[in-house]
Amino acid sequence: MSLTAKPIHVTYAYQQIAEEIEAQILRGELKPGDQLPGEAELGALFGVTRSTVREGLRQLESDGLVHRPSPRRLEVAVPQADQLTTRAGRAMALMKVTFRELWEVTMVTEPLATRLAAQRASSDEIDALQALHGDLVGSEGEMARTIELDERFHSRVAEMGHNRVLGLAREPIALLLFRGFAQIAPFAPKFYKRQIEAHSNIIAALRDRDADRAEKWARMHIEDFWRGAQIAGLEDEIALNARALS
Amino acid sequence: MSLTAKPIHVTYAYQQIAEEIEAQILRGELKPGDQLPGEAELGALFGVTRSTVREGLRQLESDGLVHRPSPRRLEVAVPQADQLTTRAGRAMALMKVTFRELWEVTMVTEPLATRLAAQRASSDEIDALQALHGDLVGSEGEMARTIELDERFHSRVAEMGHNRVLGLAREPIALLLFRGFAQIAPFAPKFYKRQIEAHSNIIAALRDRDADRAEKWARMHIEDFWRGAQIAGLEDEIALNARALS
DNA sequence: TTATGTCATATTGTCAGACCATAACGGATC
DNA sequence: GATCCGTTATGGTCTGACAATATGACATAA
Repeated sequence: MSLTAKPIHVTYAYQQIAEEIEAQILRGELKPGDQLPGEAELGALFGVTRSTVREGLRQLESDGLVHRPSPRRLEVAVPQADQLTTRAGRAMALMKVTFRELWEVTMVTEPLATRLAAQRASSDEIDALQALHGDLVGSEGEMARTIELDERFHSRVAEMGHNRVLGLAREPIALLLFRGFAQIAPFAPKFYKRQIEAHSNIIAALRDRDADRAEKWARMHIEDFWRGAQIAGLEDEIALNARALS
Repeated sequence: MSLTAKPIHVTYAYQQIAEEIEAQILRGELKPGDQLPGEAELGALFGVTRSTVREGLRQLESDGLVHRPSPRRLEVAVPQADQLTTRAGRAMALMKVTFRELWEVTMVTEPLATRLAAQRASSDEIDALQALHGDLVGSEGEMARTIELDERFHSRVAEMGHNRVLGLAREPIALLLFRGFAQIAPFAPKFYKRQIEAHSNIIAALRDRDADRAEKWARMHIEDFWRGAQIAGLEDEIALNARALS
């Protein structure tokens, strides 16, 4: 009756090649920066044609495990954060996640990021953040630029928390969420000013190394965003049409 | 002097194909489930050889934008969560993230997940969780199984929060962190029992729809994990050798 | 009618070999 | 040592081909 079907899965040559190389990378036998042999040689090593090798390589490339600094040079890479961000962002867009989902998570990530930043940021980093904030202040009216700078402000804060896991996790989410600003601004004219104010207070708290206060302001900032979203009626709207991802 | 260098980037034929198809998917012109033409036909459409098409397709495949339910059928897919989990997990492993980084994030994600679950889980879902917990209780001594069940317990709770963004973000992190259990257990014999206790309390809180209590227990549970990690001296250890990722 | 079996066809995975542009390397020159 | 230059080999692309097999149409059996 209950026959446990375990679907057999054929593994094609090009997959095996990709897997084999991947395994060697994960096992540490190939370290980031190492250069791989040419396609012809790889073909000889695995006993397959160059075309087959190439298909495998294409896969590894788009996995971010290898990359080509120049067409002739194929080396092992450590996956770049922005690649993952793109993938995750695309996935969330295609899944049609709602602003509520994004916001709920952001509501914990940004305060955490800000708290960590207060504990760990160097004064140089804080200065740089301040400069960025200056640009943001000067961008009133230019929606696209405002959004970009806001995104960068929050990313920067997260970086200053020196937690790469948090950076990786929050980036795609923040990116999608903060883009909603464009839809909120028309409904909430005062929103821009409150944003500036919140950022200022965050910077001040960072300067004072006051983690609690920094966290609190971050939380209020994100809560504020939500109020804006509510006014604009975005709560259960889909975050954005996937095409908007560059 | 400050000439703004705009690095031209050649785009190869296979990339253009991948990009073009990707764009059509993101633009919604191709919807998940839609079937794509055969390789030969695609080649004709783009004015390019089949080999070239194939390389482009390999990339889209590993991006999760298209997939083959059967070798002959190529259709548009919505990226699967587990694919992203794998990529992110690999990336974090290769970045050599520490337990501290993982824990700091988990410290906010799991309580949130649990709180949301308390608000949104159906009783059926809670029953299923209870069953899973039962298995966990019965797995004492079998380290690998205990870890797997613990991971699944937390994933399940997250699912019950019905927030896909949170699910996506926390999964790879939790996966890496909870594996540390194997390194902790030998140092903290009572740890296993406390884990069981915490899970029980979480389930009870979920049943009562008591979001605060659920969240509190989740937080304590993760804090507890950290104490274990400290005893085992893992705080700034690298989470795990990448090879351990299946 | 529905289910099973048969068969032709089209498509995929893989291979072999070839072409051209150019990146990389080594040597020559300054 | 730095710059120029020519050779070479490698990557991107193409053509053409072959075997295995999934698919769909058709025929037959229950």
